[in-house]
Formats: sequence, structure tokens, C-alpha cells
Amino acid sequence: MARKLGSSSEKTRPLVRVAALRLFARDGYAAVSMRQIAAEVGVQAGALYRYTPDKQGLLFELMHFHMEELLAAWREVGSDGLPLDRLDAFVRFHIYHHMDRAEAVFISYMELRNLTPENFVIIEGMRAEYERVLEELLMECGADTSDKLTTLAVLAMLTGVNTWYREGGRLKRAAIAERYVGMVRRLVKGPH
Amino acid sequence: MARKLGSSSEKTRPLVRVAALRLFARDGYAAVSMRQIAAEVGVQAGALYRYTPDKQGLLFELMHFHMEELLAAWREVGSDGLPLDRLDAFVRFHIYHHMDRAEAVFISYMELRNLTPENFVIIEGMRAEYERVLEELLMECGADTSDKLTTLAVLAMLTGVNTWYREGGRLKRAAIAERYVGMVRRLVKGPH
DNA sequence: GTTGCAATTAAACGTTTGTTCAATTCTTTT
DNA sequence: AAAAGAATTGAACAAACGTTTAATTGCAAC
Repeated sequence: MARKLGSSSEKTRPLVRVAALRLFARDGYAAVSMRQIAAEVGVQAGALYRYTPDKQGLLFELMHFHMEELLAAWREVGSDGLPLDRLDAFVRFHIYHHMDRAEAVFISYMELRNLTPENFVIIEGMRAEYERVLEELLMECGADTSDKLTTLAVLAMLTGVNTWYREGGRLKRAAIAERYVGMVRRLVKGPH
Repeated sequence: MARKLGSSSEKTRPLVRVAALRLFARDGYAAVSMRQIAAEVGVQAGALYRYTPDKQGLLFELMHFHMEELLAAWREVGSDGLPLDRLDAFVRFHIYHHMDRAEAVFISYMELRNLTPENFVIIEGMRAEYERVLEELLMECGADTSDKLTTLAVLAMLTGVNTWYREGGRLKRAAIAERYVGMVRRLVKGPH
């Protein structure tokens, strides 16, 4: 009744991450207990504290990783060409990236209020950075960027995909993305 | 230490509703205890059970009332005239109605997963009904309604206002509404 | 003014919560 | 083969949870 056969932090750590991700996404941070997470990992609750300082740390790690990954992924994709083409690229990027990370996306905007104030500031800053990416693109496309309204409207629309999209659904990923490309183009263009 | 001066269910009942609304919206259903709600009302926890069968009943009542009110309000506003004018009317209605009920709106789409299955079915049905209102309007406007995609995109965009709008902010209610009217018009029109 | 009901308290219920820690066992290094 | 370190258990902690209930008090009707 102590260390288990073949146990190592290299194996257990990712299991903890995945279990927390899954459970937080499904039931919400406040509704999930450390014992539930531990059970999903196949371990006792006390063992989790080798991998996180506390429950809050677990939530923060998930959200921080998600935002870091999002920003890094866009930097890598980059985009060049005409402004409108770059906007298209952003729309496709956002939709695909989010489709592939349903759980992390869900957590990252549902559990903001469960972050401690210090952690909240950090995540909010990264979110603002991502927002600025889109805002800049919209400006170059000649959209109305006198305020954040257009940016937020487009972002809400795009992120909304995650509330209904399920893998293997009737509509294929590409079809959905292209429809949104069309909608954003129309929304942005035209006279304001 | 028993009944308090001037106490009556007519006074206390709404206080319980308001306290639950405020706290659920701010901290989330799972993170709020009956004792916190009671404290906000100025009463002991046990007293709450004169006004709700249990905590879940409190959540359901709030969400059910909100959806009922939403559907009734639209029925009353109604709309006639050209399809596009009616769509404009819907956009304005949705935005104003939601701006005035920030807490209830927030709860109604954040706390869906904390409903019991039976309660979830009921609320989900009402949500679908509201969705159908918009879908019908979009169809009459000649938008692409071969699937729910346009409907959901518009709805996500409109409801997104609640994530950033704060009373007394820089932009006035009417200005915001009219901007969204414009965006929706553009998004809907045009070739698909 | 007494009687009866309505509203509330305070205490208690058994669970469950996040977290800590000594003891134990496996793995790795020497 | 011995020693050192890493991973885990299981029990314990005080605190908080939702809910129930007997006792108590205020109010309204008679």
C-alpha cells in the first residue's frame, strides 16, 4: 500500500491533466472534487499534490496552457497577402483550432470566475492579446474599429461554434469554416 | 429567536429570488451555498426551505421564469411589415431585453449543466422555441436556412453582447443595437 | 384575549470538501 | 547488495455542505 508498480511522474502527470480537463469541462470546476479527479487517474486524492500545489493551480495550468498554445499557434500560422485573405485565414484558424480543443475552450471561458484575482489578470491579458490580433486584421480590412464592437461580435460568433459543433456531426469541418468565412466577409464589408 | 418582526412570505420570497439570482450569477450555482443565500436575505439557512423544495428548485425557478418571460415578451412585441424590418425588430428586442436582465441571461446559459436531466429538458425546449423564432425570420429574409448554422451564428453574436456590455458604459444602448442591426442585415443578405 | 397558523431560529444530521503527513513500497543510483 | 530518492497510500483534519426538525415567536382571526 504505497508506491505502485511502474509508477512515474512522467506517466501520472499527463493523466492528471487530462482527467482534470475532462471533468472540469463536463461538470464545472466547483462541482468537481479532487477525489473525483484522483479516481479518474486511478490514484488516491493525496497523490495529486505531487503534481499541483492545489486545485486552483490545476485550473490555472489548464487555462494558461490553452491560451499560450492558442497564441503560439497563430504566430506560427501567421498570414500574408491581402487583408481580406488574411482575415479569411484567421477565421479558418480560429474555427479549426477551437474545434480540436473543445474541452479546453469550454473551460477557458466558463471558469474565468473561478480563478483567483491574480490568476484572472494573467489569463485576461492573454485573451486581450488574442482579441487584438483580430482587431488589427479588421482594421486593415476597413471594418469599423472605432470601438471594440465589431471585434467582439465576430469573436462571439466564431467561438459560438463550440456550443453546438460535435465531431462526426452532419456538417463537415471545412464546410462550417467556409460558411463562417463568408458570413464574416459580408459582416465586415459593406457600408457602415 | 423565532419569527421576526414584520416578517411575511410576501416580503421574503422575492428577497430569496433576488439573492439567489445575484449570487448564482456572480459565483456560479455550484460555488454558492444555501447559507450564503440566506445571509444575503438576512435569515438562517433553514428558513429558505419555506420558499424552495431544495437548491436545485431555486435554480430551475430562476431559469424557467427567465425563459417564460423572454418568450412572452417577444409574443407581445410581435412584429409585422417586411421580413427585413421584422428581423431588425427582433435584433433590437433581443439586445434590449438581454441588456436589462444581465444576471438571468448569464445564469441561463452558464448553469444549464447544473440542471437535473428532467429540468434540463424543459429549459432546453424553451430555448429551442426561441431559436425557432429567429430561424423563421431568417428564412423569410431569404437567408441560408438549409441548416441551423446561420441561426446559431446570429444568436451567438447577439447574446455575446452580454459578455461585455455594462450599464453606463461608453456606448449607449441604442447605438449598440443599431450597430448590430446593421451587422445582421449584412450578414444575412448577399449571396451565399 | 385567547387560539391557531405562519415564519423563523438554532441545533443537529451525516456527507463531503481540500489538504497534510507519516508510513510504505517501488525505482534508481551507487 | 545497500542506500537514496520518488511515488503513493490511507488515515486524519477542521471546515463546509444541503437538509430536517423541534422549539419559539409574531401575527391575524375570532
